[in-house]
Amino acid sequence: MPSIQDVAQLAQVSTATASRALSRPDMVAQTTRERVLKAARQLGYQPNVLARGLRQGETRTIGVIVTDILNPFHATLAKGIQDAADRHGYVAFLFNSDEDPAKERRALDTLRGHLPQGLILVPTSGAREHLKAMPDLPVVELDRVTGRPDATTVTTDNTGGGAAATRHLIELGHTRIGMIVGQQDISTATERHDAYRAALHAAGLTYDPALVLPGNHREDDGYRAAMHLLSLPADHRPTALFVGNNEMTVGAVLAARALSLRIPEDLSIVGFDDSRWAQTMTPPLTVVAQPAYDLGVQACELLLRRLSASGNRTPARVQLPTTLILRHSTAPPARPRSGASGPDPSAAHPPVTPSTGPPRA
Amino acid sequence: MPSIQDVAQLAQVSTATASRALSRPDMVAQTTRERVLKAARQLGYQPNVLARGLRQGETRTIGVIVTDILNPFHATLAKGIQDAADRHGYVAFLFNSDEDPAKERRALDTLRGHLPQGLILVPTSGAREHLKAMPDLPVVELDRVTGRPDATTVTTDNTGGGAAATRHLIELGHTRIGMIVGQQDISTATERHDAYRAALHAAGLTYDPALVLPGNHREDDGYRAAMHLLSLPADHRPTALFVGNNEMTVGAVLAARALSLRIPEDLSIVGFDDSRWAQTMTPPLTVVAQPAYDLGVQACELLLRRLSASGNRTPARVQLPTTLILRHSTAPPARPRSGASGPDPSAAHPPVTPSTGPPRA
DNA sequence: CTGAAAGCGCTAACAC
DNA sequence: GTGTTAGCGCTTTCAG
Repeated sequence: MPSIQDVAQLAQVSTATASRALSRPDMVAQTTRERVLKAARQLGYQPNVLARGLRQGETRTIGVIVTDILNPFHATLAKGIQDAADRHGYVAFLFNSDEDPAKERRALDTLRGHLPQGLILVPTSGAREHLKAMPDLPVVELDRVTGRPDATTVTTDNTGGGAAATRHLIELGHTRIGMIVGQQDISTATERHDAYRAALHAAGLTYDPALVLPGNHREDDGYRAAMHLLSLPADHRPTALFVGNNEMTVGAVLAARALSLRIPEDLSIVGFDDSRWAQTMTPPLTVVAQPAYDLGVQACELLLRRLSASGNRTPARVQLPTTLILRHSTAPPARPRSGASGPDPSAAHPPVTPSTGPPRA
Repeated sequence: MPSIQDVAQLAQVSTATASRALSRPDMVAQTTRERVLKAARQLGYQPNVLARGLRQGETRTIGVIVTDILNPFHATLAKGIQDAADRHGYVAFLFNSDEDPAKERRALDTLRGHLPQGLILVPTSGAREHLKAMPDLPVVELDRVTGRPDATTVTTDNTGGGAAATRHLIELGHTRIGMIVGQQDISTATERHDAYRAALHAAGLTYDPALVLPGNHREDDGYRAAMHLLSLPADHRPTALFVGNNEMTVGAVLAARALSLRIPEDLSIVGFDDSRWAQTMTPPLTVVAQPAYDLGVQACELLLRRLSASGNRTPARVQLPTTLILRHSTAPPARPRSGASGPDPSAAHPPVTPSTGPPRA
């Protein structure tokens, strides 16, 4: 790799001038500037960011930790962040915590050694503790929230989304609405759960803890929880399910299939977070959609604004709206006549908004 | 951030000793070592990798460029790489080219400034040219291949996979088998295409260029191509489709649905690359599966082996097998009686291997 | 076994 | 406008 020395030598100037020509073009005479740029091009010069970062204390680098890069929601967050960072000349280092606080801890330590100028974090339950060790690092909490008092956060309206999903099911006539909910030490899970409970109460329905099962955000957690709920005796079994994240929703659908329950005739399902899978499964799934890409972009923009000295007074909390997208996985409950759970011909499709046209771009 | 100076001072030693105590424990007396380690722990010392990398010329960093992080196949490659790198104490910097040679070029330049010790690249068509500019960087080409003579590559057996898929359709009795194929400047696309053609010839069927349409690996390319092929007059329309990658397969399935063609009664489909979507769609999709995670791991292991001086003579090309997974998207063609494409009761499910049990772990 | 000192590539004072 | 020089944090000779 050619160094700036090589460039300077070829251009017959000092390294200082070469450096200025490349980074502060207006501090150098037109002709020398051109000579330096030509030399740089000729050598394929690429500044060594290690040296530059070491010297300036500015790496133009941000760290990103998501909990599961294989989850399309997180992959989309990451893409939004990287695209935004790129537009501003920053590079984003992406790490995975796999929902594991210990891995998150290690990722943070590794990251720290690379002197990122800021961090965008989808926190695990351990994050609050971990972040104490790095009090000077500007952090944006994304999607979930640690509860640190002065945190900068970019989230979605989980409360509104949870309420909309639950109300939708209530309006269809469901009274036994089960919920599969994420870990209760994760903010999104509790918010969605609380909204569900509040919506039930508001409608005069009782909240039945037996119909609420936790899972650790993975597909098989959803599968197991749904299996349990759907195996309850017919007069206890929920006629509708609100599932607290996208991966668990897949599991819940597969469980319903394994039990030969038809969706929506025998069971209505509303998922959280939209995805191609939700759009194209049979039947297309009613979901609470989140603007994942935009969440990533906003988190990055917000972080970079905070990094620039000028933007000292930037908003501390951004919240993006959710949208309930009605498709075909919800319907009024089958009227239980004999107490058996057979199909009920009176079950009808709910009104739907358009949703499964030609593929997205 | 505390520096090694701070540690040295607290431990009452020189920075040299502190450095040795941390990186070469056996070069330092037991007691001093303990003193240094304690000081380091106490201060939360984290080595500055910029300074270290600058000094040693070794960053313990590798670059990774995939073409589409939102594609689960690529996300899985990336995860395999990162997990493997992590096990060896390396960190992987992940970039996206979005199938765009210009973006790939920029990613390479950015990466180069970070002095990665090696690169794992899913190349675009521009890669061969781009890599000329960095002849000293050890590169592993992953999934696809640039065709550079001495390249180190980790790929799957596209030829075997393409042949198996095509033969499967032929054995079911299909004679008009369409193919939606990737860009012909991408090695995986040409290999799969060649295998398809060879399998047709081997079975005495003629290769009909009108039944082969290219796409740029995205869902909507598959949609458009399938729309075109499936809108051909009934006696020209293919009764089966072999689709050359996972995203385009989604598009093809949606096109079939849009045209109200039943799968597999009216149309058999075999996709390339397995995914949760393929497993859980209706009907479950017959696919040529690739070991994506393992591809990533192998690429990383291979690269790191090449980096260690000892492993000078490591294999240059690794190829992993593909597996044809029979599910329910293929069946014998409907016997064309009146020339109309109505359903044929003689269409039957093919024998299948187990495929859609409870969710994966 | 430990310390002093040089130097990785770069930029920012500070001179001229 | 340009050159000289120091120093970012670290590791590694080279002495002792």
